Amino acid sequence: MPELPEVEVVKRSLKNTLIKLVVKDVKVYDANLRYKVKKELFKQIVGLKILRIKRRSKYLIFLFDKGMTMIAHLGMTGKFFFVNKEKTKFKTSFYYNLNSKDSKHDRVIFVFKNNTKLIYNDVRKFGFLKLFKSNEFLESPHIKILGPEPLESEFNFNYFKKYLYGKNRFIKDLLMDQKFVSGLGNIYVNEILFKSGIKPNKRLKKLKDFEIRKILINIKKVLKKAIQLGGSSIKNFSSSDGQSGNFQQHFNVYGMLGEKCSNIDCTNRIKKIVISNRASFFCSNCQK
DNA sequence: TTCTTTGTTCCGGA
DNA sequence: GTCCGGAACAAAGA
Repeated sequence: MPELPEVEVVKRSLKNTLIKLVVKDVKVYDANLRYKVKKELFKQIVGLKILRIKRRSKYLIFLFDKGMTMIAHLGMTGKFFFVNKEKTKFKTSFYYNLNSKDSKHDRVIFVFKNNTKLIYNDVRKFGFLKLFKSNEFLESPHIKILGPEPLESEFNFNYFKKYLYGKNRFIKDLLMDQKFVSGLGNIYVNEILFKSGIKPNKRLKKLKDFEIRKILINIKKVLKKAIQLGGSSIKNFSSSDGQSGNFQQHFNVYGMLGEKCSNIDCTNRIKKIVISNRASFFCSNCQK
């Protein structure tokens, strides 16, 4: 599932290919994404040039001429494909093998003046594309409520400590709360807590300062590593049919119910509990 | 048919 | 009012 690192990787990959391209047409094959994709509205970007592509949390932000802005959220299964002049399809995220079945889920296609294309493909349609004028996107609830970026320096011990005051939630809930820190999802939070040796259902009031520091360090470490890995996997991923460059994702705990704990000196097996309706995997021996 | 998946939002209880 | 967490929702595949 696309969390911050995946979206960052997609952004880097799109940036190089899309900057300066001028939109010739927007084809809406299925308007029923999370929010309705209104064809008339999207016609407004025809003739506009893509100036910049940014990321905020798990959102991709496309900045066009004349202040038009498009926010994209990939939901669970959203992905972008770029089709170049040679009609080779490039995948911009490494989650799924690209095969002929994929085009069934092409929802919106942006055609550019030089006849290259950007395809938004989404199997489960939980993602969305939204258009804004000028800087209105900053005021949209999606962006406005977001807490600091986890890799920025403002997300630090003092911020963390201050935020905890008067709260006693589970640590896992806090880390997934986008108002506290933006961009973390279920998978990475599971991994971060495993690396930090803290159980997901630990109460905030029981967190020691050294544990907060450990969590902070591991958030930054895990995200950076994931971005690096994603980056390197994208480089290999240039085939048009997904035959090469398959990147096998490796998790220490996520989805590892019943497997042996990956810490060498531990013989425990990974458990699964549900917190706030989310699957939480952990080792009861290594995480306290 | 039912269960699972996720991010987000809503709502009721404390 | 605030905090907390369960439930609902979106869609589709197994």
